[in-house]
Amino acid sequence: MNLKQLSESLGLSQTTVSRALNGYPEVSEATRNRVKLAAEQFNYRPSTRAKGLATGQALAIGHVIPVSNKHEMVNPIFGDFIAGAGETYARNGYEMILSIVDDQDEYDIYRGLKSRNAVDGIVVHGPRMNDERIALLNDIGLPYVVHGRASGIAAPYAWLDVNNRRAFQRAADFLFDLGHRRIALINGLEVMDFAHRRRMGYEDTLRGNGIPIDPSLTHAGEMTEELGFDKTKHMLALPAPPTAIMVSSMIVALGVRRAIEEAGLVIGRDVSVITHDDALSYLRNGGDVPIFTATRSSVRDAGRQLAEMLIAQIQNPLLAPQTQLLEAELMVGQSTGPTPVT
Amino acid sequence: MNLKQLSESLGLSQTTVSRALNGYPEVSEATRNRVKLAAEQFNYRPSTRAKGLATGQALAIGHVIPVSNKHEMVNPIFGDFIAGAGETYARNGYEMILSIVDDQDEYDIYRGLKSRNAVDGIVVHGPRMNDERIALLNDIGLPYVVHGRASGIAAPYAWLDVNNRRAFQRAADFLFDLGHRRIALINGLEVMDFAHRRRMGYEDTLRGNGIPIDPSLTHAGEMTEELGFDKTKHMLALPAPPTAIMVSSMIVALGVRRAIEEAGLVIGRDVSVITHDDALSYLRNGGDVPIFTATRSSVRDAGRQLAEMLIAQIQNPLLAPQTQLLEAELMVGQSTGPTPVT
DNA sequence: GTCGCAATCCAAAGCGCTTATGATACTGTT
DNA sequence: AACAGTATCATAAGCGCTTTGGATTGCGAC
Repeated sequence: MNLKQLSESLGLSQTTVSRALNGYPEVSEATRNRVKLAAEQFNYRPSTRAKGLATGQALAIGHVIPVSNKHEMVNPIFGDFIAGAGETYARNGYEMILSIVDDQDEYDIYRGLKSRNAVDGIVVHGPRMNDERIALLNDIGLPYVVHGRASGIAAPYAWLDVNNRRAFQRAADFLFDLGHRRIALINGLEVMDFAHRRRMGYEDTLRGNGIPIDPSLTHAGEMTEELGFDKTKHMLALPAPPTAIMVSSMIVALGVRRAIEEAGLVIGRDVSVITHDDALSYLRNGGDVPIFTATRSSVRDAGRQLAEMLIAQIQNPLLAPQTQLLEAELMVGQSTGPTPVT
Repeated sequence: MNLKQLSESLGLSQTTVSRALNGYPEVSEATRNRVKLAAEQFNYRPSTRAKGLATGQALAIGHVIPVSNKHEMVNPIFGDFIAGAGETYARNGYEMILSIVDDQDEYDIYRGLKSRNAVDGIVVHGPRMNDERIALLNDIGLPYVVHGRASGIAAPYAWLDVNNRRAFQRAADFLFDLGHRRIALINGLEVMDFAHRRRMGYEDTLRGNGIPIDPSLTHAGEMTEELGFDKTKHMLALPAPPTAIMVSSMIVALGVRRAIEEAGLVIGRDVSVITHDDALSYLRNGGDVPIFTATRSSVRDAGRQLAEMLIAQIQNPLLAPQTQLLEAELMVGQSTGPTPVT
């Protein structure tokens, strides 16, 4: 069923039917109702494609997901983030189109989306330090919002980020106050901006308290369970092992726990652990009493809010780039305790 | 840059340019090259929307992701599956459009996608037993492939599934051969078809060996780490605890491990564990020697193959519904061993 | 020369929608 | 009775592409 057929079946012109359905005032309420009823009955929905052609809008938003070709790694955050954003899109009549892209082809994809008029705006995932994508996107002239930030980029751009630096600073403070001095860090790849900021926060606290940064206690890598296990195992075997470990994600923290327990130690007593918790739906950090002490910030909420920012941007292109900084809460769980006495 | 502008700048008609770019034979190679060069230079790409309107194709495939509104749970598999499918789409010039949907609204979404002509086909995620969606989709007349199957549906339909029953049967056999007799099962929600089949496999082996099904040893729930922990903790406290546990996913298995270790037991010695492993990129099951003995089947591969099936279906609508059954490999790791002697 | 036939290219219609511009009928005013 | 003003609906152009049905040219064959 298309507009033409619908209008014919009603004995009205396409114009009138279109206007009736889109809420224009030059149609009497009586006919509007008649039209709406018929549309319902015939299950008529305007073709997005035709509508888009006519209006110049795509009514779609692109998510470009970089998949590092080295490790074929998909960020586990992704599902929940998308779920949050998708909610907002659905409510606002936008579609979400997804491109899984080798990180090298990203620029091409952006240009393609723009020149094919496939989307009204895009969400940039996984920003790295000095990320060149931002300049490129400014060049292309497609509205976008970055999930995260890119240190080293001077130009203003729209972003939504967790205050990673502050979160890790607070976490380190918390450990310091418990008496810990040998605090380790198992971070995400530090070309990623969020990981870089977390390290900054970590270093802020250590430096602020006169603790030198010990390279044998700071590690970074793709955030897998394995990473947590390997690095922790290695560090626990050091002559002076850490008494506390800060970890960049729950998944990694699970590996950390495995290594600690395999070493016959007790988490929260022999070794304290704080992790960042993205509040993923399938990895809840316990119930009332969190298993892990964690800096917590829901990535699903982030998705919701970011989508709203982007839609606002699209609907009002003159808007200056919006930014939003979310604070993580520090949730005290069972994985932290005072420094063990030796 | 659009077709009109491009053709004007070349001094050719839109027809010729279109034909040159789309590989039609009624264009000389000389002009074709000239056109291609210019298109490259001006970074011209045909508007998907206009192309779709003209051809009646959408060049897009829809993924409808049901999010159970109760738990707001996103299946962790999802990211990797999508990544696999996305690869195939990209190679074939299709776009992927994603709808995150409250499971109740699913039918509406399908009808919408169809009547708005938004997609050429769809992928059905998370089939349940007797899933009504299949009948609905047959009704609607939109090509689709189901990721998984739906027990109880008589009508033929296209699907790609792992042989879950056989996988769990083999896993149970393996445990049985190691001497285990009290074998527990921590399954996904058994309205989900895959979970139902896994239980069948589990029961096949037990029944086949004259072991009665003990309800206190079989559990099901949303597949979170917590589920594994809670159920395992509970079962280990039974008068006759299980000597082996079969688990439906790596995430759950991590919780199982936590409970086992918290009880002061050693995995693989005191309690054996076999899990299903979807080969998620961020949850690799160890390196050469898997941590967990597991039934393994890459969900990313499944995505790739399923996408290919769907595209074939779209390009040849007369094709009978294809089906594909993937076998999981049984990988022996460190989490299983002979029954402990008491 | 004329014709047939390839080889090239083009004009224009049409995909399903929106929207600028017009047309018509109905009010109430004077 | 004539008119402006308003409410209601229609005609037709246009969005960027594909594709049908020609049109034009060049060339060898008769």
